[in-house]
Amino acid sequence: MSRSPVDYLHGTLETLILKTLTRGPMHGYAVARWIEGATGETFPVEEGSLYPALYRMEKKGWVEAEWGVSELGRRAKLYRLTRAGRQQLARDTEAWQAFASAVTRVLARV
Amino acid sequence: MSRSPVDYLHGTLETLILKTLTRGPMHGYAVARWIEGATGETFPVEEGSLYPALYRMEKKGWVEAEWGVSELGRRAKLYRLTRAGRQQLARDTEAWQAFASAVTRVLARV
DNA sequence: CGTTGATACCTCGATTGTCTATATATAGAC
DNA sequence: GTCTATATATAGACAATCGAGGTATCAACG
Repeated sequence: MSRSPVDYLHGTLETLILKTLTRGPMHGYAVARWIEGATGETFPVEEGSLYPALYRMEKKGWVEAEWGVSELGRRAKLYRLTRAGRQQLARDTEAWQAFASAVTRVLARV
Repeated sequence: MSRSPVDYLHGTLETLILKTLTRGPMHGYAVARWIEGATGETFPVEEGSLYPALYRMEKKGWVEAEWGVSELGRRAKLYRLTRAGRQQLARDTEAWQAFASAVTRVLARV
């Protein structure tokens, strides 16, 4: 669906969230910490970006939320990947690879 | 200088422009067409993004502009990379590699 | 016992870059 | 004469991020 750079670019956080949730249902805070860890702190996830992103994704039907309990026994909203979300992840991943490799190729050019 | 995702993301066009100008002085229109060609049309460069980007970069001292003539004999504003622009490109390239490889690595994870 | 820090969610306003659309102007092709 | 490509410029709308603030719970520390 995405055609312009801004779509790849601005969508990166959403794509990483989708990817994170393939590991199983998770609450927002855990998703953020996991992304940061997995990218070696290269991709900090601010809460002011995280929660709006999760709402957008819920509205688009990519994730479903349910109140539950975190690993530490706290009240937490658990997000689960939907079928549509899984399909979106496949499309996003392909689009990202094309975009990133194109940019990388140009920058690597001598 | 860039620390947050939005800096890598929004800076991509500027980085590609810097890279393009290492090939020698060029006018904006040619820069746009070159980026599109070099990325295999993966990265379309709209004029509404291009010219504002060039002005930002001129203001930041990364490029210098001078009115001249295009290859086709038309009036054109020729942009030239400055020393600061070259240094910025080096930083940007490094930052991009770190960012892109981190995202790619996470998405490739099984 | 009070405070700090981590966990966990939420939201507002400002910022910023891109996009679409529009405008101008020239030159060559048909 | 009109269309297409070249070439620059700008205005307004849009969208995602960021920074900063707020709420609440709980464990650890002194």
